[in-house]
Amino acid sequence: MTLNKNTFIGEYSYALDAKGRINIPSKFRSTLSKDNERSLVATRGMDRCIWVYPLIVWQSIENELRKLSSLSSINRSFTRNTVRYASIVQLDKQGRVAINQDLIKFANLNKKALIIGMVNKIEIWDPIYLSTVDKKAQKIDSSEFDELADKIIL
Amino acid sequence: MTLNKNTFIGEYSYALDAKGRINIPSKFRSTLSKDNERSLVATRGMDRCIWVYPLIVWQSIENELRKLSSLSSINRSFTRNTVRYASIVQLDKQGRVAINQDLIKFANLNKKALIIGMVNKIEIWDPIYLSTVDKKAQKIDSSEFDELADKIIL
DNA sequence: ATACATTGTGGGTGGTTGTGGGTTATTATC
DNA sequence: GATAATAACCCACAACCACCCACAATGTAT
Repeated sequence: MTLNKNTFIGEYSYALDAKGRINIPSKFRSTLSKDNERSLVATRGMDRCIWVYPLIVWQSIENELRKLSSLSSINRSFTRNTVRYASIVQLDKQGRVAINQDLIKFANLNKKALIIGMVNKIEIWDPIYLSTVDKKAQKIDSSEFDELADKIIL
Repeated sequence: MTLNKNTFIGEYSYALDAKGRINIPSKFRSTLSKDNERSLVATRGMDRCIWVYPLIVWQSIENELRKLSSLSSINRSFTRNTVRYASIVQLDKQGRVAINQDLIKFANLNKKALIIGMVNKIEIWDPIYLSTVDKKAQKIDSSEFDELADKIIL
C-alpha cells in the first residue's frame, strides 16, 4: 500500500472496551509517519464526534495558535476552545488509544464506534448518531455541493 | 509522551486545598523544560483567571517589556499592570504550587478549579465562572471565529 | 489444507498521580 | 525577645492509568 504519509481514508467499525480504549485501524497506523512517535492528539470535533490528529499535524496547528496575541479577547477564546479538550494519546502495543471520559460523553459513544478517515485527520463517531446526521445532511447538502464543485475537481 | 517543550493543552479539574495549593497536571510538568528549575510565574490574566507561565517563557516576556519606552504613558501602565501581580511559585515535591491570596480572590476561586492548557501558558479558572463566560462568548464570537478558522485549518 | 503472521479484544498488575494532613523552619507582630 | 502566623517540607494512601500478557479471529503464504 502506498498512500501519502499521515493520510487517512475509509471507514471502520470497532469496539470501545470497558477502559475506553479503541483500536486504530492498522491501515491508518501504517500511514503514520515515524516522527509522530506513536502519538496522536484527540479533541472535540465541530460535529458531535472526536477528531484525532497525528502529532506533527497537531503541532502545526499549535504553532499557528502561538502567533495569536493574547491581548485580543477573541484570540484568547479561540485558542481556549481549540485546545481545551485536546489531549495526547499514545498507541499501545496493540495499536489502541485510550479516549478520555469527556470525549466519550461528547461524542455519545457506546460499545461500538465508527472510525472514518478524513484525509488529514480521523473522526470517531457513534454509528447510530452518525446515521441521523447523514439523513439530515442528504437533504441540505446537494445544492451546496454545487458551489464546491467550482473549487474541487472530482 | 512527546510534545514541544513548555507547551500545554487540555483541561483538568483539581482541588484547591485549605493551604491554597493546587496541583499542576503531571502532563504539564513533564513538558516543562529543565531550565525552569521547578519554577513558574503566576499573575493576573486578562480575563478573571490566573495565568501561569514557565519561568523561561516569563523571562522572554520581561525582555519584551524592556524594549517598551517609559516615555509613553500607555507603555508605563501596560508594564505596571502586567508585572505588578506576578510572583514566582515553586513546584513542591508532589507537583503543586501555592497560589497567593490576591490571585485566589481575583479569580474567584473556591474548592474546585479548572486548569486549562493555552499552548504557551496555563490558565486557572473557577469552573462556574468560566461556564458563564463560555455562554457569552458563544453568542458574540462566532463570526470572528469563522475568520480565524479560515486562516488556521483545523 | 495447514502453518504462520497479523489484527482486534479482554483483563491483570505495579508504578504514578492527586490529595490530605502533620511537622519543622521562617517571617511577622507586639 | 517571645509569641503567633505563615510558609516550606515531608509522609501517607487511595484511585487511577500505563504497561504487559493472553487469546481468538482473521488473513496470508506455502
